[in-house]
Amino acid sequence: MRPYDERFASLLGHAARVFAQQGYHSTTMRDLAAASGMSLAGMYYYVKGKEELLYLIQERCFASVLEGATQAVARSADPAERVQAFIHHHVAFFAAHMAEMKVLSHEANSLTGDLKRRVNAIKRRYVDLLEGLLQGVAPDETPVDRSAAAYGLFGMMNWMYNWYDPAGEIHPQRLADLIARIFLGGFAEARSTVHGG
Amino acid sequence: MRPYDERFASLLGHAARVFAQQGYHSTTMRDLAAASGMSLAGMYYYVKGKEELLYLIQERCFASVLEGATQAVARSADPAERVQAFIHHHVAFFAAHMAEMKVLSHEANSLTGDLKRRVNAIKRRYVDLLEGLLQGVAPDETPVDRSAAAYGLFGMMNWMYNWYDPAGEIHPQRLADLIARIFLGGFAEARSTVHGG
DNA sequence: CGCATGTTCGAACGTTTGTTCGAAAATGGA
DNA sequence: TCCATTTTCGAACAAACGTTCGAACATGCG
Repeated sequence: MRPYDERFASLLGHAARVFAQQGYHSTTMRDLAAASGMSLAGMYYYVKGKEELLYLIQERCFASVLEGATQAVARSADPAERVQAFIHHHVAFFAAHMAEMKVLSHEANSLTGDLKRRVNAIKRRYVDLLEGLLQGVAPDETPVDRSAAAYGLFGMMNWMYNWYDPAGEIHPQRLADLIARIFLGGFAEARSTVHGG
Repeated sequence: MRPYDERFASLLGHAARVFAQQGYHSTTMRDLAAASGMSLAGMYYYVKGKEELLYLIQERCFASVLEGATQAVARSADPAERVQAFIHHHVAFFAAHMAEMKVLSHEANSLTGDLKRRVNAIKRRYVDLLEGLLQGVAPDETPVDRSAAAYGLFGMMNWMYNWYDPAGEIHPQRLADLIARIFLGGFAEARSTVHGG
């Protein structure tokens, strides 16, 4: 069953690349067949249809990010360090899996029905994780502002797919440092200064 | 010629709303006909085709944002205040024109050929405007980091379409204040403190 | 080899898509 | 009223879409 798994993973990988480049809705099953080196009908042996392909890409990617972030965050007890670890992990993962993360960010509403609901369930856990961390660095902030700040941070990070070039001169770690500096410096600094002084 | 202009504007408005809700590629000309109260063929009297509809929405919206930002920024000479004015204008405009701005942000690559090139030309002017402002608040930063910071700020602001509810409890001005505080506090504060002290 | 199981694919189906066309309807000035 | 112009639309078209089906091919065990 090894060749099966390899071809399945290869199909998902090629599909993620094409979805990222052309967008989900304007990608045809024939495009995916050409990119993966399979025939049109052959893909249906591995997958129920086009939407399941998108679901599998999003679900696997999201579950992987969530697990990685949970581990990265657990390595520290300091609130600011935990947020920084979250940012570093997210940016590094994004840079290392650009296609999948772009599909996750940009095609967030391309799934329908139960598949969409299942991905959204993971998303909620991921958002909750960050909001919990923000409670640590800005406990005096109102929940509404903390939530808005969390979305702002996600925006800074997820917007990557619109401009970031992994082969360019900005190393992922440097970008993560910059984002963490902007966010922690601007959102939490005033409070931690007060608390620390 | 008044009724013509009104119906044309109405068509663009309804199209922007449907594009924002369903996405450009999964919106059919029949959807737009139903939403605008026109017949399928009737729309082609006003517009060359589906892609021109998207182009007109993006071009008009982008030109309007650019002009508004230019004016808003011109009201101050202080670098930090100019960045703050840019942020406030962008967020307020976004909240006031959610449908068009979502179409602008989310369908940035749905145009092709010359139409895409024309919208990208305006985008470049808009990005250049912000990067110029950032040079004022962080002149010692490397151009690469300043550029990345600009994209980060755009990410914070444009991500709005994924979560912001104009009818919710966060007033646009409050969101703009929060974003400006995060960005200016984190990106420029260290430098301006050094320079000021 | 013979045969069952796993895997691939050409061809086709029914539907939906953006767009076109010619005619009908409305409009407004003389 | 008549006529020319502007505006609307039903009907249809060709192309492209996701999906299905049955047959072909490969594989490996007895």
